[in-house]
Amino acid sequence: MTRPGVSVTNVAAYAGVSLGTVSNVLNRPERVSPATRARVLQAIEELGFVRNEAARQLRAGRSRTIGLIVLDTGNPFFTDLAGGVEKAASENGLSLVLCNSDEKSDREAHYLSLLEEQRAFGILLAPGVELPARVDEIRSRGTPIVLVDRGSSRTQCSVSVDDFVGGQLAIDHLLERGHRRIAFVGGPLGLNQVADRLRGAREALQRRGAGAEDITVVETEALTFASGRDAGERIAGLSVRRRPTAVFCANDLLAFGVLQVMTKQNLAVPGDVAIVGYDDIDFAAAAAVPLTSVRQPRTQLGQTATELLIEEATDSTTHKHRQVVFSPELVVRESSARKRSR
Amino acid sequence: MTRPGVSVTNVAAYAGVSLGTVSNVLNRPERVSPATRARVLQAIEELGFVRNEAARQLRAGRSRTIGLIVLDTGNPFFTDLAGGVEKAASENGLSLVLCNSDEKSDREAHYLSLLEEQRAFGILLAPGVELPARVDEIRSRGTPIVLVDRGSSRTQCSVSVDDFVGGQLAIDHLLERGHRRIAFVGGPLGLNQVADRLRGAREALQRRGAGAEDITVVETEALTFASGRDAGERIAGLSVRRRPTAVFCANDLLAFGVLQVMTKQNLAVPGDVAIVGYDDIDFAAAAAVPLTSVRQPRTQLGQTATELLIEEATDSTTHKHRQVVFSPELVVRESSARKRSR
DNA sequence: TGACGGCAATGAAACCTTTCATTCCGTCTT
DNA sequence: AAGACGGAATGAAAGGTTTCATTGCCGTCA
Repeated sequence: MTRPGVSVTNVAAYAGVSLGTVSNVLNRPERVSPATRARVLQAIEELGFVRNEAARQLRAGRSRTIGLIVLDTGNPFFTDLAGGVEKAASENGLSLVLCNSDEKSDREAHYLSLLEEQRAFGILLAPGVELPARVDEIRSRGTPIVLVDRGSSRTQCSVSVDDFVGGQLAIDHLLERGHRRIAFVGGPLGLNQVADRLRGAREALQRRGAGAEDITVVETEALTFASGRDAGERIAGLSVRRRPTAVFCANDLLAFGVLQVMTKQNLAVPGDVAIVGYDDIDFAAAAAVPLTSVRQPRTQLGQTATELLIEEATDSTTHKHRQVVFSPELVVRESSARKRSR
Repeated sequence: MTRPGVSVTNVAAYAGVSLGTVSNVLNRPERVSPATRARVLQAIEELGFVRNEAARQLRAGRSRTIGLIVLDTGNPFFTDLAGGVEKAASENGLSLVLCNSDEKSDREAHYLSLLEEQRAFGILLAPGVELPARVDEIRSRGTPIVLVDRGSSRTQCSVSVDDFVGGQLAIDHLLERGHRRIAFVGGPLGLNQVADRLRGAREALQRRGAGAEDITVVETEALTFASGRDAGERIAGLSVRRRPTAVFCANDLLAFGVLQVMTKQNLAVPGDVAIVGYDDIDFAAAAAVPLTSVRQPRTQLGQTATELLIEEATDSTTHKHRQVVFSPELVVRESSARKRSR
């Protein structure tokens, strides 16, 4: 058990070969005669040699790790997305580092720097409220970046789901079920995903024309369970006249929060308040009242993003930036069951 | 934007100073005169210099990154635990790499190698079924390892929650509520956490003495939502005579799966079948039927583990291995509400 | 027997940063 | 005015791996 780093040099000396040969055993074993190879392997074993990745990387100029920066590791949407990334990455011999920006731009910036300094193979970024200008700088210095869960202009690759359509789907559904006083729960509104879903919602309302009030927006601090409860409190606190008959939440975690408060306050879902969520995470079907939700192809999102990233990293010269947009899909469950007419 | 790595050497040349000075600006700015410092900083800015972490690491012999290997990134228990780790880590200027072993020992081994090759600052390991022998080797070569969510002998640090007690809590509660035919859902049984919870459950039953049948064990492939559904199907398929009146699940995800199937099959929870989960993840309170669960101090688990790891990494000579064991706590909700006597 | 080809093995150079002993230079002391 | 002092800057060395041009060797062929 040798403590201070056993290096190729030590292995070489121990096996009685040159260090170049050791390297060959490690990287192109077929070029080394079986006898020598065996000797070297045994030396490696006996000395407990462990490759130094830092040195390899230094030499190679690039690491074999993809960085994925997400808004919230606690949100199943992102862990499922990460699953897709990991799958595609490991198929290509790459590893994944998962970074949690917690919707905070300073943390996002921190991780961007960290990943660039580590010469990451590439970065997958689910940006927060603002897309940092540094993204372009970083890319121009040679670290490819693909945006996930957010569309972009032609100047970069991105993979997203059409949030505008998603918002429309949700509201069309609620209108069709007879709701006229609808609230939107989500935030921060600066977040593209949130803003687009709200735009889609408004569009659907307007297209419908008269009969429906403008949507009431309940802005939240984040897209979390806790924020959902806060929003739920606010909604439950309204007088019956002003209380919406349906709530469209910008994601499922919020919806769960709202749902929990409604139940606690003895408001029936969907009887008193219908709820539609967004993402259709696995738990949606298992919620107190199974949740109607707008489904996004999470795993595929991650996989596609990774493929684009690899493409960009591999042939940076011929590579053409692409913007992939998936379509969301409405999954109807009990939380928005038809209103009894009264 | 300079493509091929701008190095300290380039910065030094551009600023008209020696490379040692650039390094000083970067690491001990107070030792450099303000004028020179400004000049160097400007050079860095203009050239778009980015530190090469690999080279720093190579020099330092150690990285500033902690690796956390968990069984399932999709399980909120582990993401909450990761949150605690990240908090403690960032307070100490360390970063976190989150690795998902997916309960597979080959993936676990892969990440162990990867982290050792990267000369990680330390490794936090939530081991799968078997604790790999390599753990000791890796530690002896200088990479500290702390076990999380699993106790250990005196030869290493570990942070865990008393699963035996947790199992007892759950079963005592169900017995007290009048249940006599109880099933245990969990697996793989080789997993320490699962085995200990089951042992605790059995112990509680035996202590109770006559009147209660032995527990029925429904083994699952993993501690996931999907596995829970499988188990639920099996339980729902039993004849009324043989069907348990209560199910104790080795974690909340399983419980959700079971719950979903029960509901779908028109079995009332807790009327026909009571359910107790484990972990008390946030969703537990929001489930179809709010879930009774055994709470674990997840965040604190992560924080404490990180502190032990840092301690071990910092003074490896005087460091004494410690085994921290937290106590679980039962949180009673509707899913185990009192049985109506009939 | 001499030349050649091919396989194996070699080892210097490069990757980039940090450290630290050393040099330089201007100022203060006596 | 000479010497001592201290702050600032220097640059060589080290850290471990990979690459690749080169050397060494042996067998084969003419």
